[in-house]
Order: sequence, then structure tokens, then C-alpha cells
Amino acid sequence: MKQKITLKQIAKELDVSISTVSKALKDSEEISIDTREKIKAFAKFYNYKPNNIALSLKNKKTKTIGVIIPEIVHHFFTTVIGGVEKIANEKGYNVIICSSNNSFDKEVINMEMLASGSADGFILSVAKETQLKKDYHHIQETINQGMPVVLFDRVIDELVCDKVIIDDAKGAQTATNHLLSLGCKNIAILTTVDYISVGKLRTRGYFRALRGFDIEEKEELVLKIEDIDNCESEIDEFLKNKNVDGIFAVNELFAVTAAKILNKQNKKVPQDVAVVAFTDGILSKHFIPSLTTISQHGENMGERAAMLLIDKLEDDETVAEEYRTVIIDTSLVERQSTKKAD
Amino acid sequence: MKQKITLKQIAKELDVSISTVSKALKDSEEISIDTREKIKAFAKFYNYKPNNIALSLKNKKTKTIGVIIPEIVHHFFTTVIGGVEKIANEKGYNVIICSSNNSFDKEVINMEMLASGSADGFILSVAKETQLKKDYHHIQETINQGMPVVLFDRVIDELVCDKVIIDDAKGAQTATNHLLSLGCKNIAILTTVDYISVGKLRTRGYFRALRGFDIEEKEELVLKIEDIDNCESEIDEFLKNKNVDGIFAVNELFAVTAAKILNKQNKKVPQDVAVVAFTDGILSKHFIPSLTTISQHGENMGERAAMLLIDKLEDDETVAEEYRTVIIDTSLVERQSTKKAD
DNA sequence: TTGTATGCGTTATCAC
DNA sequence: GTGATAACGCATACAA
Repeated sequence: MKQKITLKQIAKELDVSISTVSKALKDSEEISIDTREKIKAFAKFYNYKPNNIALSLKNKKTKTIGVIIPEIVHHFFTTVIGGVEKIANEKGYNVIICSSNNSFDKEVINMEMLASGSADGFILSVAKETQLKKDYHHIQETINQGMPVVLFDRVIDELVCDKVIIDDAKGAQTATNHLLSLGCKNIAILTTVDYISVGKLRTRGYFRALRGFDIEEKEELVLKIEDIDNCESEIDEFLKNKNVDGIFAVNELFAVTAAKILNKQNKKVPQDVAVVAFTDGILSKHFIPSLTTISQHGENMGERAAMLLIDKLEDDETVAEEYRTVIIDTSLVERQSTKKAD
Repeated sequence: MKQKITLKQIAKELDVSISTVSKALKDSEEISIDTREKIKAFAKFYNYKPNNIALSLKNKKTKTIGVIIPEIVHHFFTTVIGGVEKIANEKGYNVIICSSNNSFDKEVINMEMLASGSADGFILSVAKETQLKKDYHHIQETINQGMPVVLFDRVIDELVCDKVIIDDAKGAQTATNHLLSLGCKNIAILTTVDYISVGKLRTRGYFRALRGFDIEEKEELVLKIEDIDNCESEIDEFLKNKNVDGIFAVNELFAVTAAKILNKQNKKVPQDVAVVAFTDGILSKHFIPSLTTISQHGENMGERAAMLLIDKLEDDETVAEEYRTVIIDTSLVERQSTKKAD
């Protein structure tokens, strides 16, 4: 097995000094054309590639963006990554993705690993467990060490850094308003437990919309789902003997599951019950009937996050102590699940 | 902004040498308890973390596995990553994920970047464009440089390295057999163009199953879809005026799209047409009717790939010049789309 | 035109 | 017990 070739080896083989090789490879005017050509040919032949590790050590820069997401098997997050990569590539940055798996410990490990030499800055959405623990020391420390951090989607208010979010409450309000404008009177919400920040905000938007239409908020129309993997039974139980004519679900899975249950209960979507889901993903698009959703424009979020981060990264000296919160607009994607027309 | 603290700085502050600090932090017996404690306390206070870059440079090891996949927004691939991470974590390796976006160029860039210092080995599934170009020099070079590579799913026969695959042909045969055993006589296949290796293999399995039941292979029942993003129109056209009673689709999207089109044509799944899809993902699970699938056990694939890679990585000296191809069993997941019973 | 020396952060070896 | 030094691979200021 060939080992990777280094400047040193080239220098030795060609009987010149390391710096000559280094300069020649950079096409420096200092070196004679002859030597340059000779060295370049040799290097090419042996497929020389500068060692990134050494470069990073020297430059204190890796030209790499670290992205940490709670779940890799999740359409929304991967969409965001798509956006990050797009901008990063344009600006000559590499993207390294790590998954925290919603575990606090893994989030800490990943951050420390990337922070100690593998990335120049972070784009991250915090793990569920971290939100629950409210322990953000690892993020704070990273920021303190001078590494820029951009939080997205699941952000932490206490942390002073750039953020990219959507107006969850407003999106939820739009969704609920849409149902209300279709004439729905009994709108249920399928949401998460309150420690999930986005769930809480979306619930708030739902209530706000109801108030806007002077509709009474009924506790029995609110379902806070604890165990997402087992939401089916919870939703089933919840929908029994309830006379809802509209459902707003804070994610696709809840919406789809509800639709399936309604189906079993012989209630038709959208004729009997209209359904809107937060998060526009692949499930909503392909479900029958296709689901009306609130699109979070994940790719867009990723792009903006990457821009914010790279701005900070390149702003070296001026040390822009200015932190921005970008709010991405949501939009309503109308599909069959709310088409009242025949 | 605090900068990250180094051994050097600690040494200076405490007025000892760098090596003393280094040893103390490793709890070396050489250093007196007193000094050790003092140094450790100080380091802890300033949140000292060894710089990975420097360590990698020294050790020529990064303890990191590079994973390159064709698409990050793809359920199957992210599932595989889940498996890789599980094993990697157990063995103390980090996982870095990069997406080639099905682009040859990006695949090359990502590989070179990770190969030149950021990862010890690779787990990769080649980009579509790479398969089309049949240009594998970047992978071959990586292997030549002594970095272990494990190919999975979309593998390249010509490359000598470890591989984790499923028996695509056999899985397709199982799927088709299932349809045949239900009594289907006119089974169509929705597949990809031939340069996609897995598509080709699955088509082969389909034919093999037909022959096993002495059923004539009809060209007009085979649809090779060119443009996946626009498969709807192709499938629609294809299914018109065709009297099929079974459909085998090489992926979820084709299956779901076909089911929706059948729906429009007032044909019922499974009563009129039974449907089986390759790849078990969330679409199949949540579609109505839920789809019978061939599960590729992506997580399992990831686990095996990680094991193979780590074995090679830790086998340093013996230079195991032995390359293994692991074949993951597929299994049939029966759901509503093939339930003939009433 | 080419080469030498230094430093990036760490560890291991060897000297004191 | 502690410290000096070399080495990992590279770039660069400075000599020659």
C-alpha cells in the first residue's frame, strides 16, 4: 500500500528543499520555470494532495462548516442541509454533518469534536433532550471560544447568537385561519408536549387564530402528544366521540395518522373534516388525499443560516458583535385535504 | 472573545514546561500529585480541550469515519447512516457525513477533502453520475493510498474492496413471486434506466420470477423511467389501456405514484391491481392502502458496513488483503396493497 | 533561484 | 519530578 506522499518525500526524491517544493507547487515566481515544471510533474505523477490537517493546524481555519441536527432520518432537517450545502459550496466551504440523535450527550460530544479543530463554525438545531434539560453550556462555551454558531428551527432564546427561525406561531395561525375561513367550527389541534419549543409556539398560534374568529378555546380539542412513536393510539382515543370538522396538526405524521383514523371512522377528508399539517414534506404530498400544509421552506432556512455563518466567519477582524435573527416566511400550500369545493 | 486555551498557555501561566502539563493532564505517575492537581484544576477552569487537529496530525489517525451518500434527502440512505453511527459510537469513532448530491464532481471533492486528513476510511454509495461516467479513479486512488473503503448499495464491481449489498435480483424475485402467488398474471414493472445498477438487477429478478412461473416476458409490461422527478406522466401514459393486475415498482415513489394513478383510473388497490414496492420507507407505511414492500434493512446495512470498515482500520499491521462482500437479506413486508382477502 | 528556520498543538523520548 | 527536543506536514519570512 502506497502511503500518501508529502512535500518532504518529494523534496527528498528530487533533492531539493521542502520549501522549494512548496513554492513550486504554488507556482511561485521565485522558483525557476525548470524546477517548477519538474516538481509539478513529479507531484502530479504521485498524486500529491496537501494534507488538510496540517493546513488547518497552520491556518487555524478549516474552511468547514459543522452542521448538527437532531435526526438524520428526518426530511425537514435534510432539506435544510441541502440549503446549507448550496451556499457553502458557492463560498468554498465544506459541510460536515453530524447527528445528535436527539441525545444531549451526543450533541455535546459532536460539538466538542468538531469544535476542537474540524470546523470553523456551527449551524445547529438542538436535541430534544437538550431542550428538556435546559443545559446549554456546550453551546455557550463554543460561542465563548470565539466560534460562530447559528441556531435554526429549535433555537434557545437565552443564547446570544445568530438565529434562523420561522414564525411558528404565525404559521400555525395561518393554518388555523385557513380552516376557520373554510367554515370549520370545531377545530382540534394535535401538538407536542410543551417543552418542544416549536410545538408550544404552534399551539399558541392556534389559540390566537381562534380568538381572532371569536371562537371559544376548548381544552378538550387540544391533544398534546407525548410519545411520537406511538401517536396512533393517542390520536385514536382522542378523536373518538369528538365532533371535529377541522384538524390542525403540528407535523406531518400526526396529520397523516389522524387522516387514517378518520378514514377508519368513516369520516371523509376533506368533506367531513378538513386537515392542515405544519411542515411540508413528502408524506403530505403523496398522501391521498394530499395534505394542505404550512411550508417551512427548509432549503431557504439552510441557505440563510449558511450565509449568516459565513458572514461571521469572514468578518474576522471587525468582530461583528451583532447578532441577527432571521425569520423565514412560511406559506400555505393548499392541497386536497382542505378543498371544500366539490 | 476568548481564544481556545492550549498546553503552551497553561504551561506559561503556571510556569512549568509544556511536557509537564501534557503529562499531568494524562495523570502520569511521573508528575507529583501536587502539580498534577494544580494543573488539572487550572485546565478544567479554562475548559481545556486537546486540539483534535494537532492530534490527528501526530497520530495519523482521526478516529473518524467518512460517509458519502448520493442524496441526503433520502430515507434509505439516512437509515443506513443510522446503522453506521450506532456501531461507530460503540467503537469510539466519529461519523462525518457528506452528500455528493449525485454529482460526480462533488463526490470527488468530498472524497479528496476527507481523504486528505479528515477521515481514516470511507463508507460510500456512489453517485448516479459516477455510475454513468464509469469513472472511479478517485475511489481507486483512495484505496491505493491505503485508506479502507466500504461500498454499499450502489457498488462498483471493478473496485476491489469491501462491499455491503443486498441481493437486489433476489429481492425483486421475491416481490414478483409474491404477486404471482396471489394469482396475478399480468405483472408490470416500473424500473429505472439500466445504468442504475440496482434498477437493472431488480429488473433481472422480475424476469427470473416470471420464468419460474412459466409466464411470458412481455416488453410492453416493462417501463424504464428516465426522469424520476417527472415519473408521473410517464407512468400515467404507460398504464393507460393496459390490463395489469399486479405492479412491481423498484422504489417507493414509483409505487405510490402508480397507486395514485390507478386510483384516478378507478382501479382499486389491491382488489384490481396488487402493488409491491422495493425499499421499505415511510411513504409505503403511511400510504392508503399501505404498501407491501421489500425491506432492505438499511440500518442493518449501515451496521455491517461500519463493522467491516472498523475491522480494516484496526487491523493495521496484518494488512488484511482480504475483501468481503456482505449480502444483507431482504424481507417481504406484507401490507394492504397485496391483501387479496376480503 | 534556492534553502533555512520557525511555528501551528500535541506527544513521546530522553536528559537532567 | 520536571523539562528540552523532535516529529507530524505545511507555509512563509528571511538568509544566502
